[in-house]
Amino acid sequence: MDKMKNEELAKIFYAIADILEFKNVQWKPRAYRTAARSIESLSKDIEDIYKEEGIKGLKEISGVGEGIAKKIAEFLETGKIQEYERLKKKVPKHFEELLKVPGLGIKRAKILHEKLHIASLKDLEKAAQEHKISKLESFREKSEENILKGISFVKGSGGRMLLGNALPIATEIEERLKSLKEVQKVIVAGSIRRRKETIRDIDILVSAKNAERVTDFFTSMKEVNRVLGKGPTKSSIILKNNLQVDLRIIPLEDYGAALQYFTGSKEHSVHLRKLALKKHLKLSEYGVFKGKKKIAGKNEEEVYNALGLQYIEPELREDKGEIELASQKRLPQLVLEKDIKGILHVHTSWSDGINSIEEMAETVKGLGYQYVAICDHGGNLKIANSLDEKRLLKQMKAIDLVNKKMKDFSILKGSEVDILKDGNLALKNSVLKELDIVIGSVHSGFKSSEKEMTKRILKAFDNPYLHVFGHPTGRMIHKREPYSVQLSKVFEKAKERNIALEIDSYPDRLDLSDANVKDAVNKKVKIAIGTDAHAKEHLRFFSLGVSTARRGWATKKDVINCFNVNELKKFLKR
DNA sequence: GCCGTTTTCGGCCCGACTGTTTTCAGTCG
Repeated sequence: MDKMKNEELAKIFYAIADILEFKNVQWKPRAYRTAARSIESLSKDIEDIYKEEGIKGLKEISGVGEGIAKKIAEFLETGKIQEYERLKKKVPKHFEELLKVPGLGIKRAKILHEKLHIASLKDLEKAAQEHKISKLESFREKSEENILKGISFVKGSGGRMLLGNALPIATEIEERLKSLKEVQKVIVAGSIRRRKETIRDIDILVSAKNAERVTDFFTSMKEVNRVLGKGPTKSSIILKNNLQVDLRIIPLEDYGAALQYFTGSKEHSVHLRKLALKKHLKLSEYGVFKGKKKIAGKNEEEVYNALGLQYIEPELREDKGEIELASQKRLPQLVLEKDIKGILHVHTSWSDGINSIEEMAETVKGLGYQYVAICDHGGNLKIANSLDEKRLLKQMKAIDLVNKKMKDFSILKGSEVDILKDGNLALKNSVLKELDIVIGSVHSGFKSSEKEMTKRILKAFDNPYLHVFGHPTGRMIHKREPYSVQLSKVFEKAKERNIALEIDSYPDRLDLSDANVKDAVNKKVKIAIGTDAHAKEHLRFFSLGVSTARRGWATKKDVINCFNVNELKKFLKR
């Protein structure tokens, strides 16, 4: 939970930007958003910067000047920003809910508020259902339809949090509990242990000599907003960020059975229990029992073995066929983080990233990898500061220079080039062929028909220099539905053309998704795990991509990152 | 509100897409 203040401040500045835009203030919203973005991707705790270097240090953050620096200081000193408190009163209380509806921005939300007094998602839904919105100027049936779709989409996220956001919090609490001398064992169970892309709450299992001390510690952590319950075996809290955390105290001798039970999934556990009954056994969170005799429970291996099964990795426990395979001892050997030799799809300050080529390369090397592929945006996406042919050639020379300096490490020259609406790539082949790795991605025209989108992508696959198809469905979790595309055709052609499909590891992308990966791997399509890192700190997202690969049953041989640099270059050579 | 080898004042990535319009505004990235 370090750098929590960075996040809080970024959120406040984004909110200030929205309010100012609501009030038709020019330019300031942009300034606040720039600052917010830069605070978000700061590698240091902003509190430390302020403590060590004061206002002057804050002003060195790009996008932060006199005014915003003072507001940061005010927040760190008092916990509040007066200006923000004042501004908040100028907009309807739940206004920010409206902005979460895709396609609804500040201007149109404002019209809805002024004309129909809509101030919350609930009001909005009601007005749309009663067809009041389509009667407004500049809104028609289509807008109303889209708003209703948007509302159900927002609701669909139903309080679930991204794994990438929850994981650091869970790990932090786990570490704190581990440091208590009474604690013998701690593990985060539940959907986090299964590495599901979104999670509802955090489940932590603990064995301890003194349960009360642990429970007291847990319920009085500084981030706790509310204690829902506190007992000898179970306590529940709600953190200030609204995330629920459950702590369960488990006897050491039942640990495996409890861990199995609290890891789930529910479907997996139900299937296991049925299987146990068939073998005249009983499985519960206290162990595997034959009559009254406990025959397993201390660890998970024991539990699975007692049921006649191979140990099943948490990422597979969704009742998607893993139990059947485990009974035949035929489970796949899932790819491990240590199998990964290099990192793909990294952005730098040449396009829309924060860090230089050298900084990214040094960081990746420091993490123990053999290579990194620099893939800045290539083409016409002006917002992303895309590289055209000329700048890309320049960047390639810059990479050569850094490469010469690095020992036992390679920087691959790459690009994340736009796949244009007509299926062509946005950069000339004469330049693409000079690159080591070319990722093609769709960044526009998300609403095309399935037929058009599929045609567009398949056409791109004909380009002889394309190696990887980036974030193949374009979905953003809780923000944007995947575009319509016939994935089976995409997989088929990817296999035929030997194009790898990406798992974009960014927390709200994880695209391909676990289920899509499973389909792709089934069809023997290669997988490329990319970070899509736009800053050094984003490199940690890579492990989310690996988990997604594991949840998609991918093995070492399915993932091109498991090639060493020479094997990879050979694969990429056409 | 921020920023500066075009500027300490006057700019502020801008094009594609959508739904609405008949020449455009809002949204998105």
